[in-house]
Amino acid sequence: MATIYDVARLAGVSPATVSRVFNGVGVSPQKTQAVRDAADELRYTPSRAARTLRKQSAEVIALIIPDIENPYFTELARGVEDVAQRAGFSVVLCNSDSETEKEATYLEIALSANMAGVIVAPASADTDLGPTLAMGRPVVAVDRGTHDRIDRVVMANLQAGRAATEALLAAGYRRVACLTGPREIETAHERALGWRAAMATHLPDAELDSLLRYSTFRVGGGRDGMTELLALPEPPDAIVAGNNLLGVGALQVLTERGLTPPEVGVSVVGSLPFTTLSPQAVTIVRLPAREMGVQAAEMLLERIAGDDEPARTVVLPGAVQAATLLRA
Amino acid sequence: MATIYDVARLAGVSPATVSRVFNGVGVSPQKTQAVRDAADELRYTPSRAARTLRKQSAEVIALIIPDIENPYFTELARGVEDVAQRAGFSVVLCNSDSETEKEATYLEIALSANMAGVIVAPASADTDLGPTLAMGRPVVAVDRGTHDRIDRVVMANLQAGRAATEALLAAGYRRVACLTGPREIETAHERALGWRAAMATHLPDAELDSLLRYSTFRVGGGRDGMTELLALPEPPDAIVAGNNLLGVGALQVLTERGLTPPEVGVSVVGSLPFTTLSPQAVTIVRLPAREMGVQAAEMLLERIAGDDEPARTVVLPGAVQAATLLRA
DNA sequence: GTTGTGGGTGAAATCGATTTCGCCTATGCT
DNA sequence: AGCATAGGCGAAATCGATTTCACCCACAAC
Repeated sequence: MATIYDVARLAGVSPATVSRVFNGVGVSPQKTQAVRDAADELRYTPSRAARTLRKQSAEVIALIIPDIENPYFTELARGVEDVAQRAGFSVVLCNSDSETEKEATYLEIALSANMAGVIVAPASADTDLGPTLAMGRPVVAVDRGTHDRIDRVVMANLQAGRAATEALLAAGYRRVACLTGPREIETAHERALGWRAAMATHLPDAELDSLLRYSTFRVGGGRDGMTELLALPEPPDAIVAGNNLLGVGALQVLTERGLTPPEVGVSVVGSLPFTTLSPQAVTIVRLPAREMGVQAAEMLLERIAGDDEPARTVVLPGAVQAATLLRA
Repeated sequence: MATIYDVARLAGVSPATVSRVFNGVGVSPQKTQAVRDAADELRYTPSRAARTLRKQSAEVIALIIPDIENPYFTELARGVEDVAQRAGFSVVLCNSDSETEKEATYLEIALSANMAGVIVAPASADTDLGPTLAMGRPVVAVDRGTHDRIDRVVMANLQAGRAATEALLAAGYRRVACLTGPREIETAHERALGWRAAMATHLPDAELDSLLRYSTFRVGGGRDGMTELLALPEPPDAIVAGNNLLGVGALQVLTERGLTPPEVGVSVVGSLPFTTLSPQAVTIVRLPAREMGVQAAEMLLERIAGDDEPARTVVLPGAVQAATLLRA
């Protein structure tokens, strides 16, 4: 690998001049040309390792997500990447597996590798951003918040939960259950609150409690929760799934039992990108995951560029996609 | 951020000794303890940037895939990550978008960031690994091959295509069409060859040509291809999808037209992780994507450790998952 | 008593860029 | 003509680790 010294020697200039050519400050046209020629001839690529060490900052941003196999997060990643790429930044995608410890490891790596900033979908509310923030590295939270005063981009979870529920009520369903993620994850909780708000005028509180299931945000959780709900003495006639994977799990169980929608009403908060159902069968409250990534990346890049306004929060609304569902 | 010099001063030793403590070579117990105490007190984390520059190698491996939103590749990524993590390596996930140019950029980044090695699912057969290999960085190809003499882990594509087809034939279907990816991608081609081999004794060559559709490896490609096939004067009674997304697209079109399996037979090479169909409806020839990642990562780590055996090729067989499908 | 041997340690070189500082030259202004 | 200013450029410092080299000391062998 050719170094800046090799280029300097071949071009007959000092390494400083070579550096200046590549960083766009005053160098005479002749020397600039000589340097470019030499660099081309040697196929010179500046060492990122050296540059990072000297500048104390790499043009890399870390994106830490809890589940790389969830299409919601990969869609988000896509948005982040598109924006970052355009600004000349690379993205390092890190999978925390929803474990605070893995997350902390990645934060530490981001710091010691001098990455320019971090976008994180926190594994839990007590994610510790202290060291990162103390070093002055900007962090943007997506999907979920943290205790810190930082920029965040979140979904309008309560609104989405409510809209998902109202679509089912409008279609004529009455006993609408709710299947959501872990109680301690705020998105799960808020979506359930939206469901509860929509149901409040239809069923008494005590009944609602029996129709609400907290579980994991995974397909298995959806299967388990749906199975439990169907086993109730008075099973629900419709269900709101708190995220895409819960929706998949619930639909799998329903299909296996011959209860495909609209037999039982189903409405999902989040998209089902790989569904093979006909579009009318299920109400989708689409969450703009890609947009969330775009916004987060843009905010992060602004912070990296030196912006120090007070922390901002962006809330993105969900959009009902197929409300044309009718009760069987 | 505390540096090795800060630790050295506080512990009353030289920076060299601090380095030795953290790299496990002979230091007296007293000094070791002093260094550890000082490091703890200062919350010292070695700078990866500096270490990378000096060692000319970072404990990071790059994983370059063509489509981060395809569950097949995220499953692969998971396998890579699990192995890498256990060995103390981080994984940088890069999305080439099937563009050779983006891929080349990432390869260049991997090189100039001194990453220890690369696992790549090549965007095309003429992916240029020259510079990377010239620098002595190991590369393992997954899913698809390149022109270079390097380790590779691929699927038994022909076998998988044949098995997918034979399951449909065994269920009583006769006009089995094939929907596969771009002609120039070898996995697409091989799976189609498997289909052709199984069909050879059932239909004349000319008819087979009309039942074969090359397209993109995406949901849209599956939809388009399926639509075309259904518009044939003599439409197929079953279909083999060359990958998961094509399968999704085909199933969507079929569902919209009320032709759900087993009305039309469907068999897919690759998994449908988020399907909501009942498991019996579709034959899945499961491709062990995670296993592919595990094997690739293990081989790469061996190479990084200095192994220089001749290049190896690992072929992983697909497994028929739901062959119990019966003609309507 | 001398010579080896080997483990522990620190000084200094090194990785390859960026950046400060100061020198030199050319130009503009009075 | 004389002086100020600015732009171009190179020497050298710097980022923070690792690693070589040389040294010192203790102990063993002869």
